Amino acid sequence: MVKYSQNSLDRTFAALADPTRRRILAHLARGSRRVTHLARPHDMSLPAVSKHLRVLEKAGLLRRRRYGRVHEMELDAKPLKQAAQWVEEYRKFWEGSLDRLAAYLEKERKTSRRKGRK
Amino acid sequence: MVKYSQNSLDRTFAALADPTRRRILAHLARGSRRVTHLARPHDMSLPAVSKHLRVLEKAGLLRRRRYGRVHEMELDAKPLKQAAQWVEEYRKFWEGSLDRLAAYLEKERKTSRRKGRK
DNA sequence: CGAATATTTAACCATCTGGTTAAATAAGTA
DNA sequence: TACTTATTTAACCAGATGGTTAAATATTCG
Repeated sequence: MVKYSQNSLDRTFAALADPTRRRILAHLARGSRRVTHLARPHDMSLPAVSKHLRVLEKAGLLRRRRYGRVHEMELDAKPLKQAAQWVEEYRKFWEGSLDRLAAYLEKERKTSRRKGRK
Repeated sequence: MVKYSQNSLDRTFAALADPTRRRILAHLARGSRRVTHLARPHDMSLPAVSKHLRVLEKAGLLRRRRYGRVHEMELDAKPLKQAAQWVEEYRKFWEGSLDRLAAYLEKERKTSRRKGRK
């Protein structure tokens, strides 16, 4: 089962799928930077947070610099741009303009086939 | 290790993290609907596609209706709205206005501490 | 130097994921 | 009824994920 998650969009969305990581990003956006600070509000061990940080780093969502023993994280939201663009392609669908078309097709299908169940 | 992925945002992002599923959504947006049709372009077994469809369904990204033996899928992009909103919160960061602040803080830190290594 | 602090690495574990093949279920068709 | 078509379910598997604790690695401080 080879699976590298080559695609950067894969990694971005996967990184965002975890609530802890989304919270970490939110903290980063507000300026929190050191691992210990980022870890504090999360009810889990430091190594667990460290792993999350690596996932975010690999996804390109944060950059890390070492200053002595302290690692300082910096949010890098650039990968989110691509994600936003991908999602935006579906805007017209959730905005409802196509719901009407869907409803129409739906009705059409029902009347032409007469076989629906439950 | 309990982990239900309760949060709908979790499920949405997780669903989007797989390229096969993103491709399925793209096909759905263009009107393809039956399982067999959706499966055709993907180099994998029908059960595999069936599983992907279930993931999308659980994430609320598609609705399914049965007409006889045929299952017809319909894109439902509504969950993407929430995802888009989440991502948009970070727009100002990738737009660069905060890159300058980050650069400033960065420089400041360097000059005050004088300890950076590689 | 020795102790304390910041963080990662290692080893381990349970569950999830994404695929497979084989069989089951359901419905249309000859 | 028997065959074919559409799709799911079941059982299985390898590798990824998200957590743990214990130990290692750096760095700072007294």
